[in-house]
Amino acid sequence: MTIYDISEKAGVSIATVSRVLNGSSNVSEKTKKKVLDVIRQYEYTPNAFARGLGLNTMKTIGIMCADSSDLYLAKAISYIEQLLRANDYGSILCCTGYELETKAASMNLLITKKVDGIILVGSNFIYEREADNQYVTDAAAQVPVMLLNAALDVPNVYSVVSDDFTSMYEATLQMIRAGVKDIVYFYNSTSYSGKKKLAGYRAAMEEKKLPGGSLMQFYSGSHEDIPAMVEQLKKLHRRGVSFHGVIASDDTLALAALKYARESGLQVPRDLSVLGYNNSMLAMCCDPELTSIDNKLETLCQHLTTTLMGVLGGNEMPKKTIFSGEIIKRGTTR
Amino acid sequence: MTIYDISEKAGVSIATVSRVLNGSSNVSEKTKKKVLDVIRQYEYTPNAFARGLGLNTMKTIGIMCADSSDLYLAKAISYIEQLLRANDYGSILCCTGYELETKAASMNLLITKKVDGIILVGSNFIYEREADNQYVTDAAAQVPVMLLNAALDVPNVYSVVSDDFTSMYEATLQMIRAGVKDIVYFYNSTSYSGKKKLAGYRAAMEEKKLPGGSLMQFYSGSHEDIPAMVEQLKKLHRRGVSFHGVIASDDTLALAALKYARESGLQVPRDLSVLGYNNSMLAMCCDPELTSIDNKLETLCQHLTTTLMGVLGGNEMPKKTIFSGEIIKRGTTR
DNA sequence: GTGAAAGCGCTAACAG
DNA sequence: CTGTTAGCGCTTTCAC
Repeated sequence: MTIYDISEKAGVSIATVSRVLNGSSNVSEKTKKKVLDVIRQYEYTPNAFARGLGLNTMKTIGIMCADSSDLYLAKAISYIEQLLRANDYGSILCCTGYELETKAASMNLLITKKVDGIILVGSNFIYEREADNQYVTDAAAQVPVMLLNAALDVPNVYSVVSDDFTSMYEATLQMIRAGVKDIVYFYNSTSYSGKKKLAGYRAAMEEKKLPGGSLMQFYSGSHEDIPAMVEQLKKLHRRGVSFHGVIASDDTLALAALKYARESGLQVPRDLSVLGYNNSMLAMCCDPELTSIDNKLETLCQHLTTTLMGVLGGNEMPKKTIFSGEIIKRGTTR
Repeated sequence: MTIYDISEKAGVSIATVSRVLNGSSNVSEKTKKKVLDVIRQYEYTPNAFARGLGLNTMKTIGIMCADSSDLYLAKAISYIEQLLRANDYGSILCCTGYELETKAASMNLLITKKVDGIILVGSNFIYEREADNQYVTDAAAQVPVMLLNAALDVPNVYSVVSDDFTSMYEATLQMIRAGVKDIVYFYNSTSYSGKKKLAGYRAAMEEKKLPGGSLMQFYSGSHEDIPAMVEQLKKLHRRGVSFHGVIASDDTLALAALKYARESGLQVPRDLSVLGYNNSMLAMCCDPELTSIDNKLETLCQHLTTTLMGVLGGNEMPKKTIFSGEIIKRGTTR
């Protein structure tokens, strides 16, 4: 069933059918109804490929994320996909893994598929070295690129971020003020937002003239391997480093700290204070429940989508938007 | 840059360019190289829409899931997307929510977008009432439909499931044999696999002549609201129902049971045995670690993808495949 | 081996 | 208001 069939059965030209299909105004009510009736009768839907060829768009956005099974990224994808669909855009998903090479390859793939825009979900897409971000700049030469939780100042790239520096700074300060000594910073990412968080922690520690050094613990294992995270804290303890607080760069690491405490017979928060990040569902599944930083993911996603729609609509849009986070106090901190 | 430009610069016809692009055999090495050189020089990539129009496919699969931020579904999506991409297929994601109406709408949307196949991730897409599955049957009239963790016996629908009945049956039996009295079944889904699991529990209980009744606890709240789940167990206890075991239909519910135990001063597994389902990352994040049933998600996804590729390749493929689960013993059961 | 030409199904400019 | 027609960029017969 093509537009020709419909036009024939309705006794009009294909142009008219096309007009009613696209809601063009210049069609009389009568012919419109006639055409619509035929369309409904035969359950006709226009061929998306032909349409795409003519309009040079199929109204789809490419969504890239390192790993869609990561709790936080998955949530973001879920929000974004729904928002896009509400705006009549489809989503092509690409789980890229964490290597630069595969990220760049996925990017090219999406451009090949002629998406209207690309959303990079998660801060791990932006690297420290300028050259490593070239793939983003290149892509932005073709289609608008949106960054969630990362920023890059090049043309046609739009960034929506949470103010991770300030959140972490405030949280660290708060823990210091509560009298917690020797606060470990436990992190697993040196991405854009990873660096911001670390910087927030360091700024607070330095402000209070507290030593950093071995208190900054970088975990490089699998994002899901909690026992390995626990082991790293145990090893730290065995090395003679004493600590009474753990500020983690995400909830999973914080959960590991909690588990470390339990296995070591430490009371939380009496002997060990623990702070998470993301305020994910994980924060509620432990006991005591996890104090965590809410970085307003839904708000970020909403803003990101709105901005993208604006850009696609040819409007001038803000290149970078920053939202504040919020510390959600629960049972793992004093 | 179009195929015409390339053909011109290479001094051949567009047909020849098309041939080398599609790896057709009937091209001399010499012209092939000549064309390839020009293509590389200008970084030409064929227009996907035009290609789609000509071939009537853009090599994309629609992936539907109720909620891509669900831990289990997210994992499945991640596996599937990567497997599809390895097979040169792209993925259009659709988070449908849990209502029949929105599921059917998403299905139509995907068909409109002319995907080559549709994968329904999660058992919640198949309903008890025959009529409620009509949307699947309808879709299958257009493109092959793959079911992950659900089954439906209609043409062009292929099912890949874990043997949830047996897994749950064995696990329940095992707990009974361990001497645990009054085992609650804590579940939140009456979907295809939800029913299988429940049936497994009931079969084991009946076999041992144990009462069911109020021990079967259906939780109908949000999938992420652990406090609400805990509250339901507390309420059950307050109602005077005593229980010493909880078999949960997923790890989140099991975690809630664990939390209930802690808040009630119960020792696990001494006073309360807990069994989860899915063997997700959640199983490792608590203390003691959760005994859980591994339903071999990765294997299921692999098989599902292979089957889909086979179907798309025009081969005869098994309509339904069943894999066995495995009980992963950890610290929450004796 | 290679080229010419007929679609694929739709949109949009143009003419009436 | 409606119809005619020229593309959009590619694949694929069918000749040569």
